[in-house]
Amino acid sequence: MDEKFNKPYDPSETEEKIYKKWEKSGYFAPEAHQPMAGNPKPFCIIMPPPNANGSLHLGHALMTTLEDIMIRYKRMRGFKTLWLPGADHAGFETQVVYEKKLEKEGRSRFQIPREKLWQEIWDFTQANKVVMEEQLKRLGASCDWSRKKFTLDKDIIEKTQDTFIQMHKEGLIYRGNRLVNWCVKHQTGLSELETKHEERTDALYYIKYGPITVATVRPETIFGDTAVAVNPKDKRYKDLIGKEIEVDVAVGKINLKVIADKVVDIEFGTGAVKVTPAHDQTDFEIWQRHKEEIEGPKEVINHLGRIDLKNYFPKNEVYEKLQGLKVLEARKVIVEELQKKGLIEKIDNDYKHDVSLCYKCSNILEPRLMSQWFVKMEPLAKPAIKAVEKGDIKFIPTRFKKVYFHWLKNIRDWNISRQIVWGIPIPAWFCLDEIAKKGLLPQKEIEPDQSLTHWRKWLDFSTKPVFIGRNPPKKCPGCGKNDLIQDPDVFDTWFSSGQWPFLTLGFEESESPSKSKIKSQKSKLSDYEQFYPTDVMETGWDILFFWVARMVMLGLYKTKKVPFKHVYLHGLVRDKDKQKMSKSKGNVIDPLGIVNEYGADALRMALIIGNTPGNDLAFSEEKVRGYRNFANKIWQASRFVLMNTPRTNLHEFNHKLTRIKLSAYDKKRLKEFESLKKSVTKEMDSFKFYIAGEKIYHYFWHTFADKIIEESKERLNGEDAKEKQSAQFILLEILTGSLKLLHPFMPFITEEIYQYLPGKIKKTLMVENW
RNA sequence: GGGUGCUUAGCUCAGUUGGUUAGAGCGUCGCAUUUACACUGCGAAGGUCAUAGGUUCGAAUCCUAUAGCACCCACCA
Repeated sequence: MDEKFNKPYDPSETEEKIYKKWEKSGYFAPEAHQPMAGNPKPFCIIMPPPNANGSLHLGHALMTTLEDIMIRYKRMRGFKTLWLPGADHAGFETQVVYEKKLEKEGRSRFQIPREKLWQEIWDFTQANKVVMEEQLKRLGASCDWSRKKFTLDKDIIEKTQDTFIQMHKEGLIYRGNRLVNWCVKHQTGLSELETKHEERTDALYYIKYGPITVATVRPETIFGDTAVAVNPKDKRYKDLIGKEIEVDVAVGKINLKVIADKVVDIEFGTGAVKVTPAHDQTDFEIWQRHKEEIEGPKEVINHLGRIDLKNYFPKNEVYEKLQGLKVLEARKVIVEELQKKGLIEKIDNDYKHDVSLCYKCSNILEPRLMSQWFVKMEPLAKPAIKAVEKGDIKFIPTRFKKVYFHWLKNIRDWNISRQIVWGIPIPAWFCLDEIAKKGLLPQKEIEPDQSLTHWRKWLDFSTKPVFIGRNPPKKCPGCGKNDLIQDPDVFDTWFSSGQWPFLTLGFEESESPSKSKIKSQKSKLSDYEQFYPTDVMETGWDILFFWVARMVMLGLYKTKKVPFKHVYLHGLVRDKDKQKMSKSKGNVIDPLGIVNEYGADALRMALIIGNTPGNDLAFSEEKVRGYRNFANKIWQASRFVLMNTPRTNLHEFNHKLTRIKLSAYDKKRLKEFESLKKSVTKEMDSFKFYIAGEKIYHYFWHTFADKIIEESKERLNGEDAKEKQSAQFILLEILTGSLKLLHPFMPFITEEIYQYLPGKIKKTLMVENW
């Protein structure tokens, strides 16, 4: 027996060696593994690609463990398994991370030319990717590295753009002038999902608008007012509806029409609301309903969140005070000015309401009118709802179905334009001449204090793309002589990751059902043909809308098939007091630190046991320590078995046993193990890894080690040769069987011990028969 | 304002379609032992299953209401 069994189990000297052995075996790739005879069934998981902007956290470790368990289990069951790894460029997220880095260096992204910034972030993500891959390996991920994908691989970019082009052609994508959630800090618009809401207490100002008093929390937007709205049923204002009123807004006077709209709540405030279509979502919608009657949006707050009156008011004393002020400063000033004129009727300082914030920087979002690309969601949502209703996609746990339905049934169009450089370029082209005519020619050199926003400024509401496609003609197809310029915006990162399953598997447009049939008869099947739809999408519930729902919609749209059959949603990994881990709280646990100290197997068990799908997990180092102890228990029990069994193989053993009879006790023990195996298999098949793992743990420690081994001692040392042999047989048999059951959970230690077993049949435990 | 969960031992959580005495891990307490393993063994204490009703021969489990907690969604200025 090897010397090392005399010491406690040491993961650090085992794990790296074992991972190399696996990699060398080639068994991570589906085709290398030669499972049972016949036609093996495919089993495929596409790994949610981690963001290539940092290192892995415990959430990633959980994801990796869950998926690795499924993959290893299915591999041992003889399935042709593919676990496809990848990394996500994570557009906005990464740009935010990189901007923080720039800030520390005293630089700003607004002063770096696009191409250079792109290159810098590219290098940054490439470096992170290498680190992340190493981390995944340390966790034992048995994924097929030969197939790894990055969301900015050439084919992914092109196919993502093709989807856009196709959707545009079919009217599912349109360019709209709409109010977008604009983050003043990050200088980009965001989708609904990228906003968060928070309750704030602010002042509600009652301002006299001629004969009417309106209530508002944003007096600084009054310069952009184009109407006053009341409820059609409100008797108080009945006579004023349709009339124009003169309103003093301190910088000057404006005329506003009083209109009737059903959204106005009679009970709230004075029942009259100022309408500012350029800076408020509700008001924008009111304007859309009253386009004929009232003026459109007047932008009086610019992209930097500062007051800009130059288009609407003449310069005067108040103008000078306000011009260029940030929103909150402007609010104070305008209130003062209005008070001077006696136009503030009252102020309610205790008004509680929700504000929309940037989910990254928590700054208040400024709704801003912009020309952006939108995806029409309703036609995509309907099939996505149906697929789940029909049961083509099953949720684990099932309750997320309801959440999914609710979101899809109330879905809004999706803004997929982002004003950042880090992303997939939008294949839309504009005529340079048209832009030149507006005096807005894009500048290659960026002047100080002129941002990338300036760079895209020429893209105003009236500019229409003249060509949509990947390969634009040399000259504008409209005028025939001028150059084209590409849309400076990039896609929302989820637009590409929403297509991840079929993109990574190499879906080709030409793969119509009839063609692929002919093809499959002749040549090797493509990954897409073999593995799509994939079997399980395992990810966190927090990206159910961001990602899962969009994958379903885009997958159905492009391939006419669901992208996966099961959605397994795990929860958040929290600290031992159930607090969210965050850098500011200082309670972040680095998975690699845990692996270094206790081993990957112990970490994996700590993440799996007691962790039910959809629920958050309380993670503690004590828990890991417990499973580190368990690893040693396995080690020691194996040592005992190896010490007490001859170095022959199981076949020989079996052969002998045809002549010796197993004792009744041993038969009973084997039967007991068989029933454990059955029940564990059942739990594995129903995604209850937390139960499966616990059952094996409990059996191994408290039945195999505490009872079977203890009770074997006497017989092993006794005179009765048959009893001895019978005892040896079941020890080896149950140990081998247990290692198999444990392997998906604790792959390293089980593989290491397997290599010393006399009964070893396969080259690695990884491909043993379950 | 709408929705989804949760409430079971000191802590973290299981508990499948309602069916004997409600389980596990960690923790606590007692005892043992140089043993394959102290990263150990044996044993013990500890729960009126949030509360109040209801259905049932039988409820932690199903129904209703209440309370507390967590989260998600939402254009009342």
